[in-house]
Parts: sequence; structure tokens; C-alpha cells
Amino acid sequence: MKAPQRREREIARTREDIVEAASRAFVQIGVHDATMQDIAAEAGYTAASLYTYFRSKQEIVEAVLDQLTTEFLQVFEQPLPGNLTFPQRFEILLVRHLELIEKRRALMLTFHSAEAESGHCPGDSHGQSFHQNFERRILGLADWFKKNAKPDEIGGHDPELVARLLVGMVFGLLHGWVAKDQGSLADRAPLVRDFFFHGVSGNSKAGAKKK
Amino acid sequence: MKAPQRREREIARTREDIVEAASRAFVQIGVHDATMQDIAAEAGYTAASLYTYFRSKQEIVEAVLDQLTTEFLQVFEQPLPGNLTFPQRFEILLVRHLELIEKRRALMLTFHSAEAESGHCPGDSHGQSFHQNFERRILGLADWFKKNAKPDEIGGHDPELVARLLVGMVFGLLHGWVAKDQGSLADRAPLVRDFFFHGVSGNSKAGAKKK
Amino acid sequence: MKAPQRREREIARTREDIVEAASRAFVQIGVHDATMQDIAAEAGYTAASLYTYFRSKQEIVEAVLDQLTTEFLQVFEQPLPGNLTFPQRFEILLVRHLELIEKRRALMLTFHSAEAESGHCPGDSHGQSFHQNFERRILGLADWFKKNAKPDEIGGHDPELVARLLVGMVFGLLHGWVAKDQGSLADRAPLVRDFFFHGVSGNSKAGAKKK
Amino acid sequence: MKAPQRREREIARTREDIVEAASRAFVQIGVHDATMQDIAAEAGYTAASLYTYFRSKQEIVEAVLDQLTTEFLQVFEQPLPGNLTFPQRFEILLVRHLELIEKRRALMLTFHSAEAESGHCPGDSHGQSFHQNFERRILGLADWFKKNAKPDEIGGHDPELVARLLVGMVFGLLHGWVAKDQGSLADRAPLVRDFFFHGVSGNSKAGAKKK
DNA sequence: CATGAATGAGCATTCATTCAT
DNA sequence: AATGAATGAATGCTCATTCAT
Repeated sequence: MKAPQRREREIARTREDIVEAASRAFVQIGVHDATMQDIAAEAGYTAASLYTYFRSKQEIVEAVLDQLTTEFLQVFEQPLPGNLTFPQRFEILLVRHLELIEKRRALMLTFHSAEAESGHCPGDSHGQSFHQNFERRILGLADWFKKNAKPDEIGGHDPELVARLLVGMVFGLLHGWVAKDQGSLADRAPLVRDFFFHGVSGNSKAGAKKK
Repeated sequence: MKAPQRREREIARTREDIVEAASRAFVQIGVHDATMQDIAAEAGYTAASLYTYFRSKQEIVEAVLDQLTTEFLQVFEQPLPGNLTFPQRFEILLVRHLELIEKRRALMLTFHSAEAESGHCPGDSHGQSFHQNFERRILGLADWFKKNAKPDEIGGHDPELVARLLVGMVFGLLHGWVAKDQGSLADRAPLVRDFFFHGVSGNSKAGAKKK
Repeated sequence: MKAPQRREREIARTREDIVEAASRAFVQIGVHDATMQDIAAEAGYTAASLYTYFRSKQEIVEAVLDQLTTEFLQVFEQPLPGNLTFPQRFEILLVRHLELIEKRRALMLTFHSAEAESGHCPGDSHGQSFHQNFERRILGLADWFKKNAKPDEIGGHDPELVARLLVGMVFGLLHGWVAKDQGSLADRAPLVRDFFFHGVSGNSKAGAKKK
Repeated sequence: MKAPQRREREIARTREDIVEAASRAFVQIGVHDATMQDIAAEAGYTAASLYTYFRSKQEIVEAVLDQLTTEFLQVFEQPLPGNLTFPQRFEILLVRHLELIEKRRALMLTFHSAEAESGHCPGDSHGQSFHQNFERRILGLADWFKKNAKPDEIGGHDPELVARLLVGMVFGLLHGWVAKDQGSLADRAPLVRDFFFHGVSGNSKAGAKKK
């Protein structure tokens, strides 16, 4: 009776192991250049074995992407202390968000909008996966806005739009961060928060010059 | 005497044709999946002929990327009417920027941060190309800020950082725009401008514009 | 327990099969002109499969060469009846040597000094392989002389030099033999022996043997 | 009237230049690996131009081979002082022969029996060329024997056979010489002469030990 | 005559995937 | 369940050769 469950657990566990291994391989070798052998070696299996757990390499890629997106969605669903103002809640979320990016930066950059892999012809799969996962992340954040901000707390804007702009900004930040590797990304949270709420003009106390 | 010049022109012209053809092929088929034959067919040549103008497929990819980046830099260097306030100049630039993105959206999405292609190991080339071109675009915009805005007009922030955030936002916008194909991207310029200058809070009149 | 050994045997066996097949292909089509497909077809595999056993075509070429050289060295190491004079032992060796050449004539001619394949620039591999194998054969024969002949039985000459001249003569013979296909090569052994020991002058009975 | 002759001379001259250039290219790069571009560059032309003088690369290869063989035949046809014994004439010939080999050693090794290039199937061309040129050289030497030696001066043997053995020995010598680069090849003439006339046993004064 | 440009025909090699053991 | 072995399908790149200029 419990055997099948145990099996399932076992299988799920192995799948996770493979996904983790694939993540590492993708980061080091690149999504496209990593071969099934590379992934298998990283996971401690042979290439043939991977097919017991995934139907194709594409399925592994999608699982890795899905895993990454899921981590983001979890951040957005994590409970926040109730007695906080919206900007406070926002900052906490932002920090968590940036921390996750920091932790997964290599993988993110590897995938980032890697819709480039294949074309956008109907029927293609790669590109769609990347795009869809990016969108899921945005929609997740949009949901968070809906739940955590009164409409006028985000200027009456469409939450999805706001989420899109925010994710974009963070993306831009990530890009520069990797290039320069300057301290923790999460440290930038206040800056992004201010920019998010007041734009370049900043609010009252403007002056915080960066290098 | 003029012959060599004519030759050079001819060659440059052909290279451009090939770059254009490659762009189309990349968009339709994907950077990686497009074969030399695909590119050649699109350009009206045979695969072997391409090697008269480019040393390798990689060189073509880089030429396409470079061409795209160059177009952006040209936008940033285009002269603006002198008697305008910074926000006005900003909006004009933004519109031009968005128009270019609109025109090249397919190609942009194909490449965007396509550093995913290969890994980030030292010596890899693909990823570097993508990354570098993204950075060139940001630095170009940062330069524009330096030339067109007084420090306090961008809140005393590092121009590069500001550029990074802006390009990021635009990237986020592009992503959603492609997914939904809702009107012209350039129409969003005022929105981005407001967000850029005042954040979500908007300014005085918090016009509740839903999509 | 025995499994790994059996595997190894199996692999070694397959490698040998492929080497044999490659030999045939090289003879019929030429070392350079024979494609991996040709070799594979001859071996009953597909081209891709060959890469399970050899890293590259070059490695197959070298294996074929090595196999051929090994056969020669085995001839030189084969034991000889002890109670024979040096000339007698020499003749036996010569016969065996010629028989091997006869058996492998096609392959030999295909390879013979095929150092022509590539240039002699440092780092080239083809040419080196051919040359080295030729030299190994000569050195093997030189060793035989050292073990089987007292110095004055080879006129006090350097065994390596003597070996070189002998192998050269045999090579010349092989060349003519193939061109004319006149009886067994081994039948020429006495002639070569006489020439080897006494030169054209022949010994006592200068038997005027025309072809 | 003279124009056509001048043209012919011009053409013949250019052909020779190309053949020389090809020889150099073959030596450095290898017969097979040298491309038409390589040969052309060496000759100061473009690849296309070579086709004005030769119908194909194969024809160039054959011209180079032919040129080499012709040089050998010229040595065999060069007049010798009349009042000399056969061994004396032989030695002179041998020295000239070895000198030519020395001069052309690189090219010789490049081509040497490079029949390996292609297979021996009927209709193939490469292999035949190499083989045929080797044979021409042997037959040329055989002719020399016929003209310069009374039958019993070569032990009553078939001149062709004797020539074959001699060319073989020289080939063996060349092989080792290249490998070790020990002094002039022509210095070995006495040694080869003695071996040719008396075999290893040497004649009266046996002892000349080599290193 | 010389050549720049174009090309067809190839070819070694890679890799995701399958399947018998 | 794990895998060694086999393979079909691709693909970037080379090169001898042709031909218009």
C-alpha cells in the first residue's frame, strides 16, 4: 500500500536531483551546450538513465525553469507581518526577491529570457518556455500587488504593468551586478524601493549619490 | 583606382545583406537553430558563399548583434532640439528608443540576454557577445544622461544606474508587449516617463489608467 | 566479477574488427579518401558507432598502422631453430618477412611511407605516424640482427644500417612485385639472401638467373 | 610568327614556376593538405589563375612528380668519363643519385610511394601516379645498368631487379637519414657501393665499422 | 590573362534518443 | 532501475573548380 507512495517519493526525489544537476550543468556549460551526458555525469547517472525520469532534454530544461519560477512564486506567497505599511511590506518583498536572484543569479543569467534559443515559430518549445516562465513570474508579482496594495498605493496603475516595470528594473540591475560584482544585490533594495515609489526625482531627501 | 573602393563598398553591402538575412533567419528559426543554409537561403546565396564574407557563423551572430546595438547607440546620439527641458528631451529620446524596439522587437527578443546560449566559462564567446552588447546599450544611454541631464535632474544618481533601471523597465515592457501585442509600444512613452520621474506614486494627478 | 573482463574483451574484439575493416577500406579506397562511413560500412556499423571505439579517424589510422607494425615485430621475435648457421636463420626470417609482406602487400603499399599525407611541419600527425612505424620496423629488424648475428657476420656494420638496407631492398622488391604479380614473393628469398650476403657479384656459382 | 613561340615559352615558364611553388607547398603542408590557394600563394597567383596552366590539382601533382622523376632520369643519362671500370662508374652515378636525393629529400619523402593517398582501384589516379613514377625511376636505372654493365658485372642478374634492389636500399637509407640528419647522404656512397657489390660480408678489407 | 566571387559535393564529428540486457 | 551500445539526423566548414568581368 505504501510501496507505490514510497516509489513516487523516490522518483520525485531523483527528479529533483537531476534538476539540480542540470541547473549546475546549464550554468557551467550553457543550456544548449550541456549534453545529456553532462547532466547525467553531474547527477551521477548515465545519460540513458535520465530517460527514466524525463522524456527528453527539453523536459529537463522545462523542469529547471519551472523550479526556478516556483521559487519566485514562493517568495511572492510567503506571509508578511500584518501590521506594516505598504512601502514596508514592499521593501521586505524586494529584499527577498533580490536575495533569491542573488542565490540563483548564475542560473538566471543562463536562462534569462533565453527565448533566444529557438525561434518563435509556432510549435517551437524552447523560446516559449523561457517566455512563459518570465511571464509567470510577472503575473505572480502582479498578484502580490493586488493582494498587498490598495489601488492608489500603486498610483492606480495596472498591477501587471507595475510588476512588469519592477521586474524589468531588477533585471537591469542583475545585469550590471554580474558584470561588476559589487557587494550584495539585496543592499540595493532601498534604492530600488525609492526609485519605484518616487522615480529619479527621489522624494524629500534626494542626495544619496552613488559612486 | 576607384576599383578597390567600389569593391569594398560592394563587400560591405553584401555583408549588410547577409546580416539582414541572418536577422530574419534568427527571428524565425532561432539563433542557434538557424543553420548556415537557412541564413544563406534567406540571403540568396549558398552556405559556402557566406564564408566569403564571414569567417564563421559566430561572426555573423556578432555582426547582427553589433548592428542592433549600433542602431541603439545612434538613437542616443541623434541630436535633439536645444530649447527643451530635460523631461521633454527625455520623452523624445524615449519615444525614439521605443520605436526602435518596436521595429526590432522580434530580433531583440531573439537575442535579448541570450547569453544563455553557452555557458559563462572563460573563453566562451556566445554569452559574452550578448552580455557585452547589452552593456554597450546601457553605457550608451548612461552617456546620454551625462550629456543631457544635470546631476540633480536624475536625482543625483549614478547615470549608469539610472540607465540600467530604465533599460530594464523597457525590457519588461517589451516582454509584455510581445505577449499581448497591444497597440504601439511608443504610446507607452508618457507612462514610462512618469514612472521614471515620479515612480508609482505618480505626480499630482494620479490618473487611474487601467489597461 | 568477470563481467568487466568480458566487456573489455568484447571491446578489444570490436576494435580489432574495426581495424580490419578499416584496413580493407584503406586498401580499396585509400587512407585519405576512405570516409568514416566507408569504414563503418565495411565493419557492419554506422559511422557514429565507430566513435564508441575510437576517438577519431586519425586514431583508427594509427591503430591500423600499429597493427601492421606489430605483425612485423612478431615475425622478428618468433623463435628460430637453434642449431642453424646465421645465413640459415637469416633465410628463415626473410621468408617469414616476405610472407607477411605478401599477405599484407595491399595494405603496405597503401601506407608505405605514406608520410606524404600531410606535411612535415612540427605538430603534424599523419606523416609522423607513417614514418615512425617504418622506423619501428627497421629498429625491430636491427634488434634481430643484434641477437642473431655476431658483429662480423654482418660485416661489422651497424645493425641498424644493415636493417635499413634490407628493408629498403625488400621494399623495392615489393614495388616491382605488385606491378607484375609474378609468383610468390617469398620465392625471392634466396635471391635476396645472396644479394644480402654477397652483393651483385654473387658468390661462387654466379648463376645467371634471368627472370 | 615568333609570337606563338614566345607565348609557349612564357606558358612553359609559368608552369615551371607553379610546379616549383607546388613542390614547396607540398613539402610544407603535405600533398593532400595543400590547397590550391596554398599553391597559388606560394606561386604569387590566385587559385583561379592556376587553372590557366593546369586543368586540375591532380595535374599539378603529376607535374611535380614528373619533374622529380625527370631529374632522376637526367642523372642516369648524364655522360660519364669513358675510361673507367664499372665499379668506378657505378660510384659516380651513385654519388650523383644520392646528391639529387639529398637536394630533393623533403619532396621525396613527401611523395615517396605516396600511393597511399588514394586507393588502387582501377580508375584512381593518385596512387597510380606515385607508383608509376617510382617505376620509371627504376626502369631508368635498369637501363643505365644495361648500358654501363656487362651482364656478369652485375652477377648475371636481371638489370631491373638489380635496379630495384638498389633503389630500395637508397630508399631505406633516405628514411633513416631524414630521421637522424647525420652528415651528407652522398658520403654513404662507398658504403652502398660495397654493399651493392659484396653484400654484408664485404670484400677483402671488411672492418669499416660505422657508429 | 588574372581574379573575385560563387558553389556543389563532401566529411568528420556530435548528440539526443532507443533498446536489449 | 540502470546502462552500454548503436544510430539517425544534423551541421559547420573546406575546397577544387567555374565563370563573368
